[in-house]
Amino acid sequence: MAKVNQQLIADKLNICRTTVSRCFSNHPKINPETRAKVLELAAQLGYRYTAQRAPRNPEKQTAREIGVLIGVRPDMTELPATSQYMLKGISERAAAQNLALDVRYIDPAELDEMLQSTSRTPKGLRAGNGTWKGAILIFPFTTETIVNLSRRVSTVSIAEDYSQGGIDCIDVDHHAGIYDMVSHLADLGHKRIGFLSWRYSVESPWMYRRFGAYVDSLYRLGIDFDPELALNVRKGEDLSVEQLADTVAQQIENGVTAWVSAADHQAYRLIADLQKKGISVPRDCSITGFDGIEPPLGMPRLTSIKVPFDEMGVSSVIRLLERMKNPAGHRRHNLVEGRIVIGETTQSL
Amino acid sequence: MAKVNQQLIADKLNICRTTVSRCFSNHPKINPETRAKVLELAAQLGYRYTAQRAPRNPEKQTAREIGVLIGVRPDMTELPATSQYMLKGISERAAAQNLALDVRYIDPAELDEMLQSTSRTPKGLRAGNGTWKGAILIFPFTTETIVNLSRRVSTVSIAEDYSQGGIDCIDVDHHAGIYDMVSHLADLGHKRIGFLSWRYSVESPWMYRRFGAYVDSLYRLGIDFDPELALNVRKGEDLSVEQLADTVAQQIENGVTAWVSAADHQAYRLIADLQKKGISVPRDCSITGFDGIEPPLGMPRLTSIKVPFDEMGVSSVIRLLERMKNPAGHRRHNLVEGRIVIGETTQSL
DNA sequence: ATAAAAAATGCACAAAGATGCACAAAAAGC
DNA sequence: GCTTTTTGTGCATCTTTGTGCATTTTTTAT
Repeated sequence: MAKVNQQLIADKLNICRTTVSRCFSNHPKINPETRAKVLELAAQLGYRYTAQRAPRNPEKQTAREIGVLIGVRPDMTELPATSQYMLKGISERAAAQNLALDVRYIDPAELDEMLQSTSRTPKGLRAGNGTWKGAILIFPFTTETIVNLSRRVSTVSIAEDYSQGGIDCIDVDHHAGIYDMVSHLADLGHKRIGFLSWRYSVESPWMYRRFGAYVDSLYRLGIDFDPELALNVRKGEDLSVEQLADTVAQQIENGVTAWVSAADHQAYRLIADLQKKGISVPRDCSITGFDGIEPPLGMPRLTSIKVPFDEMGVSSVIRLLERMKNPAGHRRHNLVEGRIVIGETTQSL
Repeated sequence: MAKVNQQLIADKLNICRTTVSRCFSNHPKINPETRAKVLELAAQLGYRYTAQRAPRNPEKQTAREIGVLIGVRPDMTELPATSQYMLKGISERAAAQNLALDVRYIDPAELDEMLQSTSRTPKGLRAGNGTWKGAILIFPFTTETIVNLSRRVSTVSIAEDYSQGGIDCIDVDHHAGIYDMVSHLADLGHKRIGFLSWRYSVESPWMYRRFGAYVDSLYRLGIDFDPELALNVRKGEDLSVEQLADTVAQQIENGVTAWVSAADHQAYRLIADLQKKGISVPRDCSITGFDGIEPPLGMPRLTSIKVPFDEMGVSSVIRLLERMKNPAGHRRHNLVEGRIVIGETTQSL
């Protein structure tokens, strides 16, 4: 078999090897489609790109700039506080690596429009000196946007798992966190432990990841998994927030003593709803959350997993730089473990 | 037997001794693949490199050194081939970062003993110039070993998830891989899809991870999960390999048309066992694996996930350096996505 | 519609990577 | 001490990759 190098890729695609080289070295003037083709073939052939080290003209080293895109829909009145923590980590690492940042709060729909344009660098995304060398995404965008953007520049997402988009993702370690929650409950003597989530208009991969981890944890701890205790996970099952509380209350009657909620805000709402029905947490049942947000006024602190957003920010920059070095490499999921916070919503049986 | 020196290694690999020398002396212009081969063979032959005392250029900074510990029990007759791919990635990145490597094949029990010693740096682990600045672990060690080692130096593990040990782990993305397998089967029209694994004397977190991902994938694709179709996952369930094949055959009778196996070697064995019972794959049922190993002689290639060991090696060095910079940071799980390989063991219903 | 600007790609050459040869320096043996 | 063995390094050679500049194609402006 022929040696896998740029020449081979060029021959197979009937283009000049120079073009192939430029696809890897983040040259600004490469057709996104060509780039996509080259990177895909490279991945297939198992070509491993290693950048040549010393740059030809050391003084020409212009400051590299990366874009940080924070998706904010116009109807959102207040910005989620989490983005601040991520930005802190991002800017800390960017400074250390001598990277300039271009932070933009942007409506996902607007970004999508910009990227529809066939030209390589949409005006709106053009930075002062030139083009971005990479992009970090915070909060959800559409898969289409992701694909269009990642063909142009190396892209990394924080906290959103674009399973279809094929980009690197920095996320909290859902699996480890849920395992901590389930084994905390098991340690407290709970045997009938349910899982619940809300339904959102868009698919939420994190919910499935957490659910999968819940099942895994039960089996690992030797507790049987009862599909009846997984609420709002099955496709087509679409309980409203109120129905969810009803079902939970009913299952508590049936002997369920603990619930793993897919997210803190869902859990706080549930606790309030159960309280209205005369069910007290943690007296009548224990509840755990995930995310570690501050409790709403007057609510007890949830037993939860605190997500280290700043470390995730740091990791996103590290990963982005690696992605830029090797654009055709395998996709990554870099997971940061959250810390368990024992609150007032779980108690021993 | 001939004396173990660089010449011997060079002869065995059919390369110039100079090249071998450069592999050890941290020369920057050495092909990572060559270096990996040399380091691996050297470790196997028991060649211990000791840098010549007075370096020619005294101003030349001494490289930091990290240890690569490959766990090999004495009863293992042949070394798993995968370690070489990991070493390739490790050496590539180590060279770029000016890190020297000390590769050792070691019996986990022996390492455990060394680490029992109260002194900070066990003699056996002392490198030529000084102590390791970090360690990369390949293949399983005991949790105790991990804890002892990670107290001394920053430690990263490849492919083994020490949930209790608290160290960073580089692994294949079990979740993404299993989702690829399940949705591949779903695309082919399969609705009754089982999951199976072998039981090992030690807990295998990867098996649970893959199982959790299987359940998650079913739910995400709108297929009901039937606990009866998860073989050898429940605690206490301990089917032998033969019993497993029996149960599978029986479930195929009951209308199961596809099986997700937790690992390739298990799947190949299953296919052989089923054949003896007159059940043909993929005619009577489809089977998928995980790992992407080469099919045993005369077997059809499995539909599987090919694990990119070299990229995992690269990632391990990156992570180790970050860990060294920030020993107190949150624990990470860095997952590299494998590539789906469509083989001859799955077909449309 | 037409000119101007920008993007995309190829060509030729320069620079870095990879490795062998010859020789020098260090270590080991006596 | 001297000789033999082992290891490190400069130099030469071939391979692979990056970049300036020219040319062609596409987009934008008038």
